[in-house]
Amino acid sequence: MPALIGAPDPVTQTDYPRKADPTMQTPTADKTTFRDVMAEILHRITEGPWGPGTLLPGEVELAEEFRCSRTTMNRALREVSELGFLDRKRKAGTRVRMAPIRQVRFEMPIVRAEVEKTGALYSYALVSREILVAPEWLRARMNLQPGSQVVHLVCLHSADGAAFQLEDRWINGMALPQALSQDFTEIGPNEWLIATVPFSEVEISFLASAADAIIVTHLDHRPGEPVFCVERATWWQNAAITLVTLSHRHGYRMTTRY
Amino acid sequence: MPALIGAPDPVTQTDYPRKADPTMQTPTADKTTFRDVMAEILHRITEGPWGPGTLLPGEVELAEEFRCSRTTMNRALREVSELGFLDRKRKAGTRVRMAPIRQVRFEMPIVRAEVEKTGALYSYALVSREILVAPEWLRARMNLQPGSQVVHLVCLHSADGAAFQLEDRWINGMALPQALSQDFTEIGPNEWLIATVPFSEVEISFLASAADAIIVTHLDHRPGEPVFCVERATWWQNAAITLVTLSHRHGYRMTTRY
DNA sequence: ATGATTATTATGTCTACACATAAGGAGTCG
DNA sequence: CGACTCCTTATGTGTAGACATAATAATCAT
Repeated sequence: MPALIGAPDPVTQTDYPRKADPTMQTPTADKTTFRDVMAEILHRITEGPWGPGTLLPGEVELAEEFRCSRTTMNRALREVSELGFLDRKRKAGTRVRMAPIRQVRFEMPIVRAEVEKTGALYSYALVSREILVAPEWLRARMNLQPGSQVVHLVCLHSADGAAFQLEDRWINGMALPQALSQDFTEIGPNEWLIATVPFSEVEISFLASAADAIIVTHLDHRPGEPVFCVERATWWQNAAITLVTLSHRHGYRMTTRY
Repeated sequence: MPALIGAPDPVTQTDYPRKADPTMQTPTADKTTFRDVMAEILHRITEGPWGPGTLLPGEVELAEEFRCSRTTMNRALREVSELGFLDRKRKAGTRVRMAPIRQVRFEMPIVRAEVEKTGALYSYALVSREILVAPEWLRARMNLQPGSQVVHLVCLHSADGAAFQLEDRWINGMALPQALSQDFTEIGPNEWLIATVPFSEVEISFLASAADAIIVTHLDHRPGEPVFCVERATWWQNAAITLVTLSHRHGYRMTTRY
């Protein structure tokens, strides 16, 4: 077994190496909980001997070294792997990824929550509502039958009275007949949909687009100015439910840290 | 609880609403693997009796119903919870989230891999390289000492000869002295950094910005046109490593589906 | 009534063991 | 030499049982 930095000799261990108190880091290798094990593994990857490409010892061996069960070690390795640092294959073993960050996770905030988190007062307004036969591009995008009725809504979400996000939404009237008779003056379509219909599949895109007339009008942009947009389409049992484009106010950025 | 459209009246449910399995033999609940259990739980949430806000039975009870161990049920519930559908608290129990989708996961693609995935030929070019004292805004952004030397690079990533992504990168020369003497003509700074230095913390932002002179020159944009940008800052042991802005070609969108 | 203490309970996690499964590698055969 | 089999091995996952912990609910004291 190779010498391992950061893992002092476990000989001094008691039978049940519990983490004693929050303030002290144990001088011995008490890595009992899978969280502790995870931390140590991450440590070894980011600052220790396990550089990119390293093949780790097997679960049993690691479990012995950390004095935990293989189950616990498995859990720890699995979670670190889900964080994107490790690559695991049966037989082949566990290997440190060459490019550690593969996936980014972030919260898809509900507008209301996002606004209120900043301490601002959230307000909602329906800009326009119309029922019409789905135009060609929409039929293609949502895979609708010819002649399908759809609801087209434009809504404005504001923070302390200042425009924050413009919502341009299409709802499939064939899949959700109730939407045709719903006026969205009080409750926003997002919250209504969440409470009304489940979904099984979602596609989300982020993109930059140029401010068009309606965005200029409502979001205080100049024509052609860049707008950060989120486009989201949802399905339920292979039937399209809704397609929405959320255009954000100038300067908005979506950030995540980890 | 509000009436839920698309959620059939639970009264009509049998005791064990199994989804009919092609090879199904037992009429009772054989959900042995945690994946099967997950699938059934998701099914009940999205299309079954467990609408938003529902309080689920306890783990033991569910384990009995599904005829699996509590360990397996726990795993299934935990994973569904991690998908963002359930909210779990000790003593309080497991509850279906009101707003099911809270988190979005994205693959953060390495440029080379992203380009090559489309079948195009990837190529890299160094546009400019300079070593200078960090300007004020950068010092503030990366929390650098006054007078810190930094490397400023501009690189172009292309697909089949057409500009795909422009990389504008700053590297902290104090934390990475090797960067000062590295010429990045052959190997891109991203791949070099990945192979050279680990990191402990990352901040990623997505935003839309207007094409400036350098983007116009290299990315075939018109001045002021919207550009989709990813900004990423990384630290290692509280020292800033690098700050990079990746500007994408016109029409680029970052998409995920699940 | 109200604040503090204790009991209860559902989830969180550890252990030890067993079997399943995928995939690398050795050996075999044409 | 190449294609095929079979064996080995590391991870994947299931079970039962135990204790830990957080948070609610009930009880008690003021």
